[in-house]
Amino acid sequence: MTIADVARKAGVSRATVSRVLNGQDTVDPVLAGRVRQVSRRLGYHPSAIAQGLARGASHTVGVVVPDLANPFFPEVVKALTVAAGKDGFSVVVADSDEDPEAELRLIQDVSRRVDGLVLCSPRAGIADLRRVVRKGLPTVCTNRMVDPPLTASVMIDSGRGMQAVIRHLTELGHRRIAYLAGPSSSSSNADRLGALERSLPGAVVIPTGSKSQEGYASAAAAAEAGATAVICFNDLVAFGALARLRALGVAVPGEMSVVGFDDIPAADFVHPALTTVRLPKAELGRRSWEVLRDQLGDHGAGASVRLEPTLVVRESTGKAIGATEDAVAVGERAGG
Amino acid sequence: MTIADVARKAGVSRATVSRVLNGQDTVDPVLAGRVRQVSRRLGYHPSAIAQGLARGASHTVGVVVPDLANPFFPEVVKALTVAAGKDGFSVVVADSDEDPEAELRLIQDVSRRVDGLVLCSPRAGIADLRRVVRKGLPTVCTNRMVDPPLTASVMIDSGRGMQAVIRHLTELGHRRIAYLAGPSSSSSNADRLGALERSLPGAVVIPTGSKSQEGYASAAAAAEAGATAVICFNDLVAFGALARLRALGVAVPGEMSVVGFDDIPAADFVHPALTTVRLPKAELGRRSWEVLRDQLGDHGAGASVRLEPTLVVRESTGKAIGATEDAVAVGERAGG
DNA sequence: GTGAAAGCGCTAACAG
DNA sequence: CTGTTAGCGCTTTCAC
Repeated sequence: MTIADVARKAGVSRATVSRVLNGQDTVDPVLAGRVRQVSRRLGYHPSAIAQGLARGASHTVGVVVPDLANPFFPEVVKALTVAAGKDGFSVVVADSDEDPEAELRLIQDVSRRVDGLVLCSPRAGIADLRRVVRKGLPTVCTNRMVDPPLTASVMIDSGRGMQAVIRHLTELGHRRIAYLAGPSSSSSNADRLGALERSLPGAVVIPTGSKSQEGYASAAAAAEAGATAVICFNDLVAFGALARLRALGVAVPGEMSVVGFDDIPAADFVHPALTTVRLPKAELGRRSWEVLRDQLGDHGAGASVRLEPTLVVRESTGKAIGATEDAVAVGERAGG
Repeated sequence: MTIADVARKAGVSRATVSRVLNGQDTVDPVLAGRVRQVSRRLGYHPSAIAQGLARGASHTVGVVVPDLANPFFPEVVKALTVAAGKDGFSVVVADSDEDPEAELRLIQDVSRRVDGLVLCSPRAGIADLRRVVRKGLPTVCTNRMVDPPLTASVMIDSGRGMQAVIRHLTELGHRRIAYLAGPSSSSSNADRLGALERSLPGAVVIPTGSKSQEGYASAAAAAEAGATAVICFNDLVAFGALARLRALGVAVPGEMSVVGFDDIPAADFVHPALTTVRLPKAELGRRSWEVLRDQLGDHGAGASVRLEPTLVVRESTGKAIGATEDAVAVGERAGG
C-alpha cells in the first residue's frame, strides 16, 4: 500500500496525491476530493520513514534518561513528549539503566535516527560525552554542567535548592546535619554536595544512592553520627530513611528532621509529609523541547536556561532537639 | 556525510562500504580495514532512516501508554526498552494523558513510523481501537480484553488479584468492604470490579481515579459507609487513602484495613507498609516485547499470554474490629 | 493545475 | 571478492 496505489486508483500522479495529502491548495478540488476518498477507502497512510528520507528530517527526537523507574524522569519525559507532540514530533526514549557505558552506546544509536537529542542528566564523563555528541545534531543537555558548554542546556539550580534547605534547617537550630548522597555519576548530586560543603563544611556525607532501599540502609549511619537532620538525595531515598528511622524508634521530626529533593507526588502523602525541594520537572521537559525546537529551526547555537527549585516545607522538619534561641550546642543523641 | 563520501575517500564502491559496516565477512581484510578507518576518521554514521527505507524495516517499535507519570507504566516501558534494545530495536513512546481521543490519534501517528506497536492498557473503546489498529502491523495489547481478539495480548489477571484480596480480607473477618474504583476507561478496573461484584455483591464501590489526591478525597466516604476495609485501585490511591484516614484519626490497620494494587517500590516504605497486589510490571514489558518480536519475525498471529499477580501482605491489613471466629456482625463505626 | 523525473542515503541482487 | 544497477516510498523541482 504505497502512494502509487492511491495514485493509480485515483487516476492521478503520485505527485498530486502527495500534494493533496500534504494540504497544498494548488490542486483542483475535484481531484483533491477523489484522492482523499480513495486514500481513505484504501486505508492508506504515508510511511514516515520514506517521508523522512525525502524531506531530510524524521520529525523524531530522542531522549536518553538514566532510569525511567525513578519518578523524576517520567515526568520530564511526559512533558517533553506532550510538548513535542504538539509540534508534530515523536519522541524515542532510551533508558541507560544508570550505566555510563550503555548511555554512550545509546546516544550514538539514537543519534542515527533522530533530528535532535535531549540528554537527561547524563551520567557519562564529559570527555566521553564530548566524543559521542554529534557535532551538527541539535542537542540539549539537562542537569549537567559541561564547561565549556558543548550543547544547549536546561539546568535546575540544585545548589540553590541545597542552600535553601540548609537555611531552613539552621533556622530550626540544626547544627549537625547529614547528607545521604546520590550516585557519584550524578551531576546534580555533585552540585548539591558542593553547595553543602561550601555552606556547611562540617556536614557528614554518607554515600547512598537513589533508591528507597539505599536510603533505608544509610539512615542508621546518619543517626549514629549524631545528626539531628538528614538531607536526602531524593524523595525516594527520604522515604527509605523515614522508614528506617521509624524502625529505629527515632521520631520525625521530633528527634530528627528529614528532607528530600524532587517533590514527587507521593511526598505529600507519606507520614510525616515530606519537606522537600521541588524541582520543576514538567517545566524542565517543556523547556528542553522548546530549546531543542529552536535549534531545529534556525540551526542556532541553542540557549542555556536555568530553572529554580523551591523549598516545600511540610511536616518532616522541625526544631532541633535542645535548640535554644541562639543555639550553639549540638543536640547529641545516641544512635538507634 | 553519506556512504558515498566514505566510498570515495576509501577508493571503493558504496556497496563495499555498506558490506563492511554491516559486518559481512565477504570483504578483503585490507579494504575492510581501510573502509573502517576512513569512516571513523570522517565520523561517519549511517542514517537509520535510509537504512529503514532500504531494508523495509525501521527497527523501531512504538508503545503508547495512558500516563507516564503513573509509576506503573515507566516500569513496563523500561523493561520493554531494555529488552527491545538487546535485539537492536528502539522504542518510541507516546503518552495519551488518559485521553481516549488523543490515544487514537497517537496510535495512528506512531503506526506510520514503526515496525510494531504495543498498546499499554489502552483507554479507547473497542470499536475505535478496531478502527485504528492497522491490519498487518504487528501489535500487542496489554491489559485490555478485546473479544474477539484483534491483536496478540499480554494480560495480568486482575480479577485473580482481586479474589486474593477478598479472600485475605474475609479471612481477617472483614464483611463490609469498600472499593475505591479507578478510571472507568480502564479495563483492569473493570476486571477488578467484576471480580469484586461476583465474590462480594454487597461491596460499596466509590468512584475515585488513579491518583493519590483522588484516594485522599474518597477515603472519607469509605469510612462513612461503615467499611472496615478499603481496596484501592492502585497504590497511589492507597497512599492518599492512608493519609486521609490518618487525618481522620482512623487507625490502620486497627480500625481500617487498606490494600492497593501494583506494588510500586514506595509501597514498602510508607507507614504502615502497604498490603498490595503485586503486578509483574517488568515481566509485562519483557513479555510484550517477546510476543511482538515473534510477530515481527515469522509474521505469525501472535500469542496471548496471561500473567499472574501475587498478593503481598504487609502491615496495612489486619483483623476486622469486632471480628469473631465466625464473624457475622458488621463492625459499624462512625465516620471520622 | 498536473505530471515526469530526479533524487533522499542506503541495501541487495546480479554480474563479473 | 567487488562494482554496477535497481530500487525502498516519498517529495519536489521543472516543464508542460
